[in-house]
Amino acid sequence: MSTAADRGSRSSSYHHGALRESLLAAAEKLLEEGGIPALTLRAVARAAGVSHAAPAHHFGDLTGLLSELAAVGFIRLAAAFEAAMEAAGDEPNARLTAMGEAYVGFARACPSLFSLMFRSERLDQSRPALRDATAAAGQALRAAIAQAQPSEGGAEAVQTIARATALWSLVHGFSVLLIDNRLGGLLGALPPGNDADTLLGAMLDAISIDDRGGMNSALRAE
Amino acid sequence: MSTAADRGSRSSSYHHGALRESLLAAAEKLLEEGGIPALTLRAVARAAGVSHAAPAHHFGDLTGLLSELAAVGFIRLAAAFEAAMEAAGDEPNARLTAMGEAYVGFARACPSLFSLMFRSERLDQSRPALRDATAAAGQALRAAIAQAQPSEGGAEAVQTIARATALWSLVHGFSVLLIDNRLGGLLGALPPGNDADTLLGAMLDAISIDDRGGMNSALRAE
DNA sequence: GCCTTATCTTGTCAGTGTCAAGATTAGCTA
DNA sequence: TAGCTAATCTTGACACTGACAAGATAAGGC
Repeated sequence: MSTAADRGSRSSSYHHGALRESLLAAAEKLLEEGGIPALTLRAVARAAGVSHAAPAHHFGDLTGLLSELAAVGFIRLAAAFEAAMEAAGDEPNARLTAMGEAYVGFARACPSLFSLMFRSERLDQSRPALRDATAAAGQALRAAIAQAQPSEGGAEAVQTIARATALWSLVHGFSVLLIDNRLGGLLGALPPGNDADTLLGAMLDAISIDDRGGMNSALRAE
Repeated sequence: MSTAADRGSRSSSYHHGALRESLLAAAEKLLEEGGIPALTLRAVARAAGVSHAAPAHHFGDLTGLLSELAAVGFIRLAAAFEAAMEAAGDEPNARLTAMGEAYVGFARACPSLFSLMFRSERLDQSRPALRDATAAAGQALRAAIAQAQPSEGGAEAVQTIARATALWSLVHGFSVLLIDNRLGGLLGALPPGNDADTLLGAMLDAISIDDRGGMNSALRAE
């Protein structure tokens, strides 16, 4: 089971040995440097030092490559969730805040990858790797949300589901708008010393549940 | 100033007369039918019945064409805001709800156009038409939000801006996730008879301001 | 030591964006 | 009305891309 990966980078020239991983790594680098438009099969092949048709053997087509890369992103997002949960302790609101910050933090750390993960016209959702990774991230997300609000045993109430949807929509929308530079006006209107983190913190506080079972007041107008 | 537009569709064959508008209309039709990947300069030219290089004269390049189409989308979104404000009356929360429903309604009515409007790697934000249209829609959005919460004269407080950001993030994230079919799990968990509108209504209720100046309880867990 | 199979290359084709050059015509000026 | 200028549209070309077919190479099992 020894691949060419441990034989160094300059071994027998024909068979690469770990081309699939090299292609994904090259694709991610290109994605970081040039965004989604930089992701072409031929550019990835060039970056990995193989012929232009090599990627097709591992991923079928460009959609396949992008889907596998998006799957890597979802796996990392799920891992970020779990790490945040680990660090947040048991307090429900702390967990909720940690989840939101992990979501937005991931989007800010890898904006192009995050964008790719939701560019569904470029992805094949039926691809097993992507389907599994998406499900894993969704599961981690829902678990974090469920642990931060009381469960009701039977069929979930509308409010419970609405709360989960609101939290996900909030952090997702904020991430998208933020990395797309569409919050410039609002951020510029903030008092000095405040930034996107201030905004996120205030929003997450507002949607959290306080001691009396109601919502916090950070967003209350008074 | 008489163009060929009023001379019928089959006039002198060389000069079209209203090609720019025809190209945009053809592009929108292609977008509706085949999504963003269907938007190629040559396909648009074919649909409009002109040579493959004709669009470049009016839009420069593909990015220019997509940007102009996105600008049309933002203008329509701004118009939808204003129509919703008109119909909502003077009650702040009604206006806020109307704005949110207009936003999500637009995304559901023209999902591909809505997606294009936020695919910034395909757009040229510095193009005047797009810049102006984006600013107009943003202005309408902020106006709707501002009218639904007390103003404080001087520098806006963090909470005020956070509230605006939260509302925009909420409706934008919900729109994106909804038209991307990523809310299937949550929608499927709803009790029978409820759908995406139920969810949106509950979320907008929760973020609205009640009579006592606090937030409503639709999302409160109890 | 051979054979099957996976892996990778080479060659090719249609489709696309973009540019340059030319053809056609509208609108202005005299 | 005739001519000129500029806008509009076409034709042709080139490089790049995704995809496919066919062949070369080597790995691993028998």
